[in-house]
Amino acid sequence: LGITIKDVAKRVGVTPATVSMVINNKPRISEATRNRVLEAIRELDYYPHAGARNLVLKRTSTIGVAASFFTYPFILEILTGIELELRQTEYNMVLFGTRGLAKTEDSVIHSIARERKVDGLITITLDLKENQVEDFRKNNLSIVALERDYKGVDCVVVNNEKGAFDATRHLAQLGHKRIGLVNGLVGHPGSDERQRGYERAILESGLILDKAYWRHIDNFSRKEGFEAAQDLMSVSQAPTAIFVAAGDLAALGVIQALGRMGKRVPEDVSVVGYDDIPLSEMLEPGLTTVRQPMQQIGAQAFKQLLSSIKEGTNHQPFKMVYDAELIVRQSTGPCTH
Amino acid sequence: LGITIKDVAKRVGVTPATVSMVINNKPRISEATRNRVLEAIRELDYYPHAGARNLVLKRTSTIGVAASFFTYPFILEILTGIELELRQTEYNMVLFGTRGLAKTEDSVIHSIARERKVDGLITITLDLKENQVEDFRKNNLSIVALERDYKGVDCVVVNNEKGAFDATRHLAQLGHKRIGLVNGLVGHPGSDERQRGYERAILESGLILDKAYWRHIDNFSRKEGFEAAQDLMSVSQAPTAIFVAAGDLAALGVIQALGRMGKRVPEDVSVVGYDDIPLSEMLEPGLTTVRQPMQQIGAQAFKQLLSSIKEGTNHQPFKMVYDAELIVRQSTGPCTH
DNA sequence: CTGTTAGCGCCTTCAG
DNA sequence: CTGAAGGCGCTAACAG
Repeated sequence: LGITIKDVAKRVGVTPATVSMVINNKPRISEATRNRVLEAIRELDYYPHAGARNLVLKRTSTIGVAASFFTYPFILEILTGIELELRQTEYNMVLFGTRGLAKTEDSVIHSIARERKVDGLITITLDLKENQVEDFRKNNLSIVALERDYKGVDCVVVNNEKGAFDATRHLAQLGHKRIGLVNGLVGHPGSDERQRGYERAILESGLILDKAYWRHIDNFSRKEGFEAAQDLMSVSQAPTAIFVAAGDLAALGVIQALGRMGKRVPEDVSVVGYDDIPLSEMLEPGLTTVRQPMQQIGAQAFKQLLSSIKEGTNHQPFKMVYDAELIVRQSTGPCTH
Repeated sequence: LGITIKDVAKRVGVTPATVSMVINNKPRISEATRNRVLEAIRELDYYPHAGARNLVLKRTSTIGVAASFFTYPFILEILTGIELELRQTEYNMVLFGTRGLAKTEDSVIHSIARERKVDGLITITLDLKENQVEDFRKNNLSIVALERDYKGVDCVVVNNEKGAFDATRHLAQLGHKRIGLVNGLVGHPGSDERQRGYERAILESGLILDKAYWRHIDNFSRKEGFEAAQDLMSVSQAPTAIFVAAGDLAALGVIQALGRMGKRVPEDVSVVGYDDIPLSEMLEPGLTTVRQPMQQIGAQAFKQLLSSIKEGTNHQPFKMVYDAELIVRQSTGPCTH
């Protein structure tokens, strides 16, 4: 029950080593024995034991993908991109969900590094600590960070500053003067970049920065977006447009809150989202948003990880920056006030 | 670079065997040496090499999850349920996406069975062939099928017949006489069950079955739902209600098509979906739909797989049936015709 | 061209 | 209570 290389060897009358060489296409095997081995393999329906092979080869043919949650569409799209590339190789992927808990994240990352269950790791929107990066380096494990730019770590990121700038300028060009912002928490790398893009666009458009129009949310959820919009629209001189830098799901919440308040999109208030998740084009009105090339990011990350695994972890840190692209749909229109 | 059990042993002045016993909490070790070993482990920050351990223990501590696509929300929710349980254990999970291609599905399943990279497999909405099941059995690998009921295979399913019945009867009770059906392809187990539930409700409500009101789609996608609705509403005596048994995403497509045609939901046409994906309650109007307890299904599947792995594959086939539950929201209303 | 030997890192007898 | 020996299934060197 579970046939091994020995069984094959015995059947053909050679040693396991010979069979091994046939399997791995090593040259110095005569056609004759090669064929006999191949035949025996077929007859016995033999498959090499992946684990045993990995042990001696000192690799696992597995990569890890770590993220806080895998249910957010943005993460899923990246996952899809990874999988598309992965499928071309002999690699498998195992998922590590940290559930947003710092503790589990710490222990998860640490045990990944030490138990050597994977050859490399892709992190998505995860805040690595210095010593965690060090853990990986010590163990010669490759790592690629997505949406985060650590010094000395390979990464694939999006130009968030430009994406946010384009979105905000788009609203300004439509004549909006009071442009609200729903963003992630202050201090988070991606959020801060988007904040800068927003501010630059506001200033370059000759408008004034007003914190009263800014809201910060934690989980990029629809619910938070809903609440932020309610809050935002209750200030005197409410905004006529809202840039929801905290993702399309939150933007959906904003739109729903506006609807609940009797405001129409885009006639009364324009809304721009961020990410361009599949849902966004399904909505009515279609959501104007900043597209991140998520599948490409995932695919690129995997390619980079692979080459890092092959070439070892002592290479120049690799950094790939993708441009975010403004996709104009029906949720934005000229200012009517 | 990569410290092993030997390093620990050497440091303490014992043999690897002793260290191994400490790690695995075997009894016959004196407190004194146990503590010294434990301390050395901490000092050296030693972690057992998962692969090596698995090799000798003849297990992988990994389960596989196979599905055609992981981007469909329904599948994701199940995945979340699995992960919730998995996290309590030492198991990891690796994903196998078959992309809906019969060929890749075949080879993927076969190699999973033979390379023994996993201790067991959960399949989601996958059509296993007789010989594939046999492959697993031969290798003593556990398997749990979700949304499919194979003889001799553990499974977790939903009572689709009842779910579809409830949904259809709900529409009939609202006074609808012409109730359209958008379902999966004929011959697929789940779709056929839903078809039966629909037909039974129609007949028990004193209505008549009319194939002109049925459409069948392949991928449960929004796009297909959109097209099906356009098609369905163009027949003479168009339906006043549509039961979209082919999932909530397709139901969204139906609603959008209706909107494009100037029909209002639920005033002109009522719509019921299937699954209750997270999106469904976010929509306006909220989607009336048949909820499948997806996370529970996933969690239950994992528990069952675990016990099957422990107890061996020679047990009475386990079968768990969950009830689907009708969730009434705002997309259904009384017939006004 | 093929067999022999050794070892990947760990665990489980079996002695002592 | 602990050390020694053997082996999980495979591959890489070195002989022959």
